[in-house]
Amino acid sequence: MKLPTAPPSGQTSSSPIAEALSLAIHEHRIAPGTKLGEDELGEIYGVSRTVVRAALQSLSYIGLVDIHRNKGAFVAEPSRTEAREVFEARELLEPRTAHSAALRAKAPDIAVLHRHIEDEHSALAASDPGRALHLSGLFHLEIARIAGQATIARFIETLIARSSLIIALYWRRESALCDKHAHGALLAALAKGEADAASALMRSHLVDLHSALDLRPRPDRKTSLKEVLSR
Amino acid sequence: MKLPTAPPSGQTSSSPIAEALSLAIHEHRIAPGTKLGEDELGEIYGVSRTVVRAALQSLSYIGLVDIHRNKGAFVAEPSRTEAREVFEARELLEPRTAHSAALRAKAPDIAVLHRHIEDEHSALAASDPGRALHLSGLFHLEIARIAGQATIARFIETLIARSSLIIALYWRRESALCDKHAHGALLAALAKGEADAASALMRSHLVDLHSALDLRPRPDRKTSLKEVLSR
DNA sequence: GCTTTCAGGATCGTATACAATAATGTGTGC
DNA sequence: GCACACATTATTGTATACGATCCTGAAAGC
Repeated sequence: MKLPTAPPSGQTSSSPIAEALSLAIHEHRIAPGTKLGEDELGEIYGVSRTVVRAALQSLSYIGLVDIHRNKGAFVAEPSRTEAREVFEARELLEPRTAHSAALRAKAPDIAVLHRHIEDEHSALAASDPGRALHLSGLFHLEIARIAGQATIARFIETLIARSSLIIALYWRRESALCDKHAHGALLAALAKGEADAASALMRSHLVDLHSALDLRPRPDRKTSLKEVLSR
Repeated sequence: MKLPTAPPSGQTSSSPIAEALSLAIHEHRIAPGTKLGEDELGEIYGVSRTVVRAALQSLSYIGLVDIHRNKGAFVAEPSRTEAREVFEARELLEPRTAHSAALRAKAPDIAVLHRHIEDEHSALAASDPGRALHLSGLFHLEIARIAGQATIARFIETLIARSSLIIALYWRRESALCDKHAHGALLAALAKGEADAASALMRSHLVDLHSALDLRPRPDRKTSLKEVLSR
């Protein structure tokens, strides 16, 4: 496992280690289900297990990590049901934040969002889709911040985090490309203060994302194995 | 400081200590701003600081506790701005959960809710308003659970927790009594499967609660202190 | 040959010990 | 008598040590 030492990121987190792990997960450099051993991480970051444990605990509250007693910490693997819930929650919350953000956004806010989009494009150009995905999430989070609802913004932060895992697990390769223009159109509406348009654009953007996932229920692994072998 | 040893509560939390502290805060037996020293709590519960720290960390993620580096953990004191945000978020989320709950509630669900109301009344009769408030929160949380949206239910759990602190800080004594009938009417709508009615009742119930708070902006403590002392 | 059992190792859970930081109280100089 | 600097103390932050639990693999029994 290869991890960055401590990349500076504009994220709100407690410890530098939680920060680094969070970024690595967001950028799909650590796959869902990966075991995150305490000794191993302590070795990598040069700290004791105490601080590693605290970091893992914090990530488990966000939903990025699942901790099983006496088993250890693993990068979370959201089920299809959870995936649906996460996107339903986003479809409930984010149009509202987009609406508020359109009413409250000042010039510097728009500039920040603009920079996010630019970074996202350059990451794509550099064929770094993981980083592009992370930046895409930051775009959504920034809108929630601009909306001035810190409480809801924290909720959205956790939803975006889990969305990253969900995309890693359930993204349909055959589905259309990520619709680069969605964020651009959203930004335009925000810049013009068109709250209703921003809200509608956000909703349809999320619905698009949601429908690009393969969330069809699957039979249990056991059952399907039995079926295969009985032929 | 007098705390229960480990009361069994139907709450979702990690450690028994977080559980006990959470209950004590919900029942207004520990006031906002109270310092929660690690040694002190370890002494009370007969465990080392390690586990106390973990519990305090978990409470800080719910927003019940604020941790300041090198200062320690304190029962959170939500600002008026945060209070407004919390209730706005509840007014956004909970009518939706009431709607879903009305469509999905089975007989046992209704029974559980009914018991909650009974317990709440008996707590009031026993002049234990703290416990009544806690049970009132549990009523709301149970509805979110019935709605079958685990993700949103967790959000609501944190919102209810902070609501308890907000009520401790900003409740207007002169305001009308807690409107005992609100939960009863809500339960009736849920039992009959009247989703729209349940949603509307929930919304108005939350608006009532919100308006029973005194959230008028106040001058800083410092300023007022200075004013008082200069006379 | 297959299953079962037990031992070894590895990892987590908790307690304790040490280091670092902040708060408080005391003493001195003016 | 007041203000400032310093020492002392209390509390948190981090590391380490020990005990408990679970997983893995080999050997014995069927």
